[in-house]
Amino acid sequence: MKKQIEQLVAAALQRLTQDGVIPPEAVVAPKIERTRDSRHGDFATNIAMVLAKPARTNPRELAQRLLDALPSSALLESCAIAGPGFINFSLAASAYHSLIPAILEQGPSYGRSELGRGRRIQVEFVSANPTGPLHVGHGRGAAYGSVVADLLEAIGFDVHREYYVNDAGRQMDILATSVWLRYLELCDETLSFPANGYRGDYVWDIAATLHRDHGEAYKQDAEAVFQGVAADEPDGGDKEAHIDDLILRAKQLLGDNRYRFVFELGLNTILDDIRDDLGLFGVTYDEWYSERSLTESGAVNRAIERLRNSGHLYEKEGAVWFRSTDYGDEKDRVVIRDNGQTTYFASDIAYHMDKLERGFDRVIDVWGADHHGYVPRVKAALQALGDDPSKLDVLLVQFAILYRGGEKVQMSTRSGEFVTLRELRKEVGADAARFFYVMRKCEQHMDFDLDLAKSQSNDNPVYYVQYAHARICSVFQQAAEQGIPVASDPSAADYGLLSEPHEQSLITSLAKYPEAVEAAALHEEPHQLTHYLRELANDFHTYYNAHKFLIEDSALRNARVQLILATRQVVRNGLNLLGVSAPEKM
RNA sequence: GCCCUCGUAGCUCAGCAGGAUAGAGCAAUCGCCUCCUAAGCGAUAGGUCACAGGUUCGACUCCUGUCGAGGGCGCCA
Repeated sequence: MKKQIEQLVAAALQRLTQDGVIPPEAVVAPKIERTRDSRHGDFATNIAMVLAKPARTNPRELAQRLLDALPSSALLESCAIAGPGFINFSLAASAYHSLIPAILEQGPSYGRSELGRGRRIQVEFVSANPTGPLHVGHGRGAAYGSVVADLLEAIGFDVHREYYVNDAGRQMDILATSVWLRYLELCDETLSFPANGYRGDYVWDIAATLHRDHGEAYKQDAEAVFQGVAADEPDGGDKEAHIDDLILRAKQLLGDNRYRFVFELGLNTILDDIRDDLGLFGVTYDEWYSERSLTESGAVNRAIERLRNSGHLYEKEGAVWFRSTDYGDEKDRVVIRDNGQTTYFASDIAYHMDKLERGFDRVIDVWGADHHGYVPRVKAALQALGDDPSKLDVLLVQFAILYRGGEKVQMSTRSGEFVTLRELRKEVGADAARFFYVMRKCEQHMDFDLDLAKSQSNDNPVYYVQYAHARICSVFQQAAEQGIPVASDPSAADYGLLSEPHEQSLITSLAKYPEAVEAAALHEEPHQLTHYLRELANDFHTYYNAHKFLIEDSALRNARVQLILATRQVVRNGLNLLGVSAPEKM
């Protein structure tokens, strides 16, 4: 509908340009907006105020000339000039009436569009290190990323969902060593667990698997393991040096193959857990992209060579640095350490280079807000590689703070005392968790009220929307039980009978759905969809309370029944995009 | 110290990316079930949009500064 009005106004603008009223260079695409107040009609444009100055006239006069030049259309009931120079459009009733059968005919595809057709977007999200189970912080990124991906797909983009697996690097070595030390303890060795090791119960579980399946094949004397290792923090030493030495000892004592085995066991166990966890949360990927594969395929070296050949690298203090300050970063960054190992950043350069080489038109990274300092250096790298950094959009997701009983839930990764996504799912359910996560703008710090998410009451916005769906289903249940005939042909009903204000505002809300989906997708703002759904549900609940649908008058009944069927379809489509179920009964 | 995000009703948040009289939900008060699910609906009350400047026909929205909250500033990942 909006599109059609845009075309009408554009045609009027073209005529005025030809007539010399508006200088051609001043013409911009007219912006048509929904009015906030229904007294201003359905749509409005501020184009006359925007163009008044270049046209050397006043806004209201220009608005009048635009109206005179506007092609006639069956869509419009009336047009009027208002306020400082707005042009308000009121739609003809028939424009809305044809919407109901259109929605029912399109079904699940109502609201989808072809806007992004032919363009490929990659969305990378979560990508948590596989060193432990996902916690509630990752949950927000998971819900947000998956809904953004679904939204972009809904408006026609070819979307590729990806999880970057950090299966290389020091953190993974710390995990492997932690598992091995716990395993030694299961072999009745006595040792003091490193301050910087991973302490969660899941580490014990992996160690127990190793012990159960392989007995003492990986056992070493604990005293020998700790021989010559730098002191740990509690003993007045450096915890980093301590754990690094332990990793070294693990590699020496176990040898390459056995160390590798422990490493892989830890990695695969946790990755399986993450995959399973996300799956139950309604999050799936097209690809799990291994960091290690970047080294193995030579992509890391290739990226470094490209930077070196284009003169963006230099050596200092035994390390190789990337001059990211040339592209606005605060300081230069190391890509190869003095020990010859490439840094995580080097992998990330290669990964983003690879993303663009794979031919995506746009690449979206969803990161935790704590990584925001990382954005300039990645963009700098793309620019230095001669790629277009504007193809990369980094969306930062703020942390969620959990509240239970009005109290902040304390979390600490170190001690292993954090709330996992799995626990959250079990406590509040996947539907409520997803809805709550995307209810807020992603850059907004979020207070996640566990009690509210759990509560089966009118306070809970998830149930509010789902209840609208269940209520409609219930009406049809009633109709069947009472033997009330329900017409099955949407095009046969007389929608002119839907003259109640409640009906008109409900139909208007249904018409807004495609606009809500498009806006939410283009701005990567799922919360726009949750707000829309809440409003739609409100319109329905109000209507439900004011009027009965299963009435004697069969003509009016049929029209109303089609209207709430269309409403059910839109609620279902919207919830589906959010990855939230649409229950038939509650 | 430098950088990023945020600051709107008692609380949690929107505000259609510069537009018309700043809106919801919760909490508060008052109403509505012999009637398709009351997990619902209606009404009342609640605001110096943190503060101060600036940009223009117009600013909650853009710019600068101040104050406040959170986060980031490793040859960690």
